Amino acid sequence: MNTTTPQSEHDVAADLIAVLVAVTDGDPRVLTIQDERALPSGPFQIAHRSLQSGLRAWVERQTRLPLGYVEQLYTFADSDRAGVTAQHVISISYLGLTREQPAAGEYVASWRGWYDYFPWEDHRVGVPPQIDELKRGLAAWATNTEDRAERRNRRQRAAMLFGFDDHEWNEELILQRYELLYEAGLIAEAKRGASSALAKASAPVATGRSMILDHRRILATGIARLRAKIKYHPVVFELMPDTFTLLQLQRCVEALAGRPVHKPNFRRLIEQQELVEETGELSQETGGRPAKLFRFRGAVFAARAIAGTKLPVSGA
Amino acid sequence: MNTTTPQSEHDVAADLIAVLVAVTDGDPRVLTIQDERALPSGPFQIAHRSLQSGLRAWVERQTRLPLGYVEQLYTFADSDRAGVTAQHVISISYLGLTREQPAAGEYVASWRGWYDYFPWEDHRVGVPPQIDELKRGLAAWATNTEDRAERRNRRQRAAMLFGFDDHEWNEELILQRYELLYEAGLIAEAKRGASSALAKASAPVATGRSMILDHRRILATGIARLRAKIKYHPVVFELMPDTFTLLQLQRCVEALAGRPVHKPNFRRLIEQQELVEETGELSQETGGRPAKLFRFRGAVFAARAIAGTKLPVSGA
DNA sequence: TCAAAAGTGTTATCCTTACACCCATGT
DNA sequence: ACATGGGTGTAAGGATAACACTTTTGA
Repeated sequence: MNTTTPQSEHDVAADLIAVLVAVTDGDPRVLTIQDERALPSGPFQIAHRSLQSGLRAWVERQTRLPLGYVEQLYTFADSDRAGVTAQHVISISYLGLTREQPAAGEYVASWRGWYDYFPWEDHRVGVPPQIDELKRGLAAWATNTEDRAERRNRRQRAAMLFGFDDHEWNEELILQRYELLYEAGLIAEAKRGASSALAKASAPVATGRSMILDHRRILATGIARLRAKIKYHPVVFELMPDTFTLLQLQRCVEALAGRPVHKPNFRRLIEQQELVEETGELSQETGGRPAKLFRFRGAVFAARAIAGTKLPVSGA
Repeated sequence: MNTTTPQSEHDVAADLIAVLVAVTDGDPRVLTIQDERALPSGPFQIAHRSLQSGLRAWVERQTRLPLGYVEQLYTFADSDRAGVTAQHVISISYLGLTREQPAAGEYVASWRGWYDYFPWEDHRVGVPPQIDELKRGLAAWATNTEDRAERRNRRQRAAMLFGFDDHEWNEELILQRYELLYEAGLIAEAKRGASSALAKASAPVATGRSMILDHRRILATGIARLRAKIKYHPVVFELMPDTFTLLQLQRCVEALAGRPVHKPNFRRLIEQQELVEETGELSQETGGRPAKLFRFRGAVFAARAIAGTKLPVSGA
């Protein structure tokens, strides 16, 4: 983080924060630093032509990762950020897609599965067990107010967001869920003000690994954006190797969306949109009938990038 | 704009830029300054708790407008911005919805219809005549390259974005259209580097009123965001008076989307979602059968804000 | 009577989702 | 044989778009 002092009334320091995502062996991973409790960040240098190129240059120099798709997430400038000493820093956050690599260079960073930070978000094999504990916590929080209307409101929000009482699970609402848990005091980061020392240690397992400042919130923002994006924009391919089977592609989508996908429909949708083409080769792996290998048709991308793409949502 | 000088290597000045939108008499309008060639902007003050509140405070103090829905658009920091003297300024742009008012206070600002800046975007009463001129300009540009593949690519992009050759018109692609016109040199702003003096005067009518720097681009970003948003989020009501007829509501949506809407389906969709309730009164205006007056049900909003809303798209 | 807008009912179409089933390979 | 994954066909359901038509007012 940048620690220089603002010199004039209007001048501030500008930081870039990156949510760098890769999918390895069907698991979504994010690049972290500092004991896997922080997102990589660095000062914005005047030399750069633009913010985007600034981020690119910085990431590629530090990590030597081939950065594919990049998209701006959000700009924060808070004293309401958790840091106590909070300088006046503007943080511009970015989402970047790449492929996992040892992260060479002088940079000390490591990949970590993103569901370690949001264990309640992985619905690929059904509703995860952590939901139960959160349900109890949220119920307690909902009761913990005098106002009758407020109680109803809290229960209602919790039900909609977490899929209680026959509400559908909507994977795109990850940020709203995180904020509800934060509001309910179930997230370690929310307790920093009160008991900063204890927070990390005493956090229950169900609420996931914590991060510094509001980094977990930024991560949630990135995941939400990505989960929304894959439904109408073919960015998944940025996370895939050059050739792949359709099941590998499906597993990648499932990893990101955190929910199962209907196989036959998924295949039809992909092929019908002409986003991929057969390489002619077969893959012998994964005990079963050999699968055709496909490659992404970059050519269509240019055109389709404008129009948009669809991926099937629901599954078994 | 902020003109202070950066003092340290990492420090920059931060500006807020606002796209303030209102809909009056069925026409979408945007607040402008400087001979209606600039969006209102101002320095970000350290005193503010957050960017959002900074923008709110600043807008309400300067213009005395009741600012409703506010959403961050994008953060720029370019030397590639058109300004030659370009200091290192970070510009954080916002979209804000309000109702048109004289804009009191010491601020000199005026409302202007946004289709003055994008005449080709108004398809409410069919394809606007300006499209013809743009079509010729784009065709000329497409031919103006040696590379055969590039020629095809240019024609293809122009057709997709502007609805040539049986392509559907997609109103959300306003930013992409603007950028294509910019790339083709058909936009006054694009000529600033070459012949800065002539640009404004010589611009053909079809390409709309120009703005300073990249303000027209920012405006396009705001419109695009709003056009996308109204389809799944009930923000239209921020632009409506307290009570309104369903046709007024429809006209408002049409103004924003720049395309006609199917009346019967629109009504059903609105009522079925329980977003509005009858006031019991009738409106006698607009020569015809009196229309029921409705009011927005703020109560549902809270819940629905999470889930999302749909508005019908196409029309006659 | 006609124009203009408010409304209602119904049908056609398409897209999404789901179900059922067969194929090819390794153990 | 059977488990695992690959792959195809088709039907049910719901949402969207379109069409046709009635109602109520003012000029």
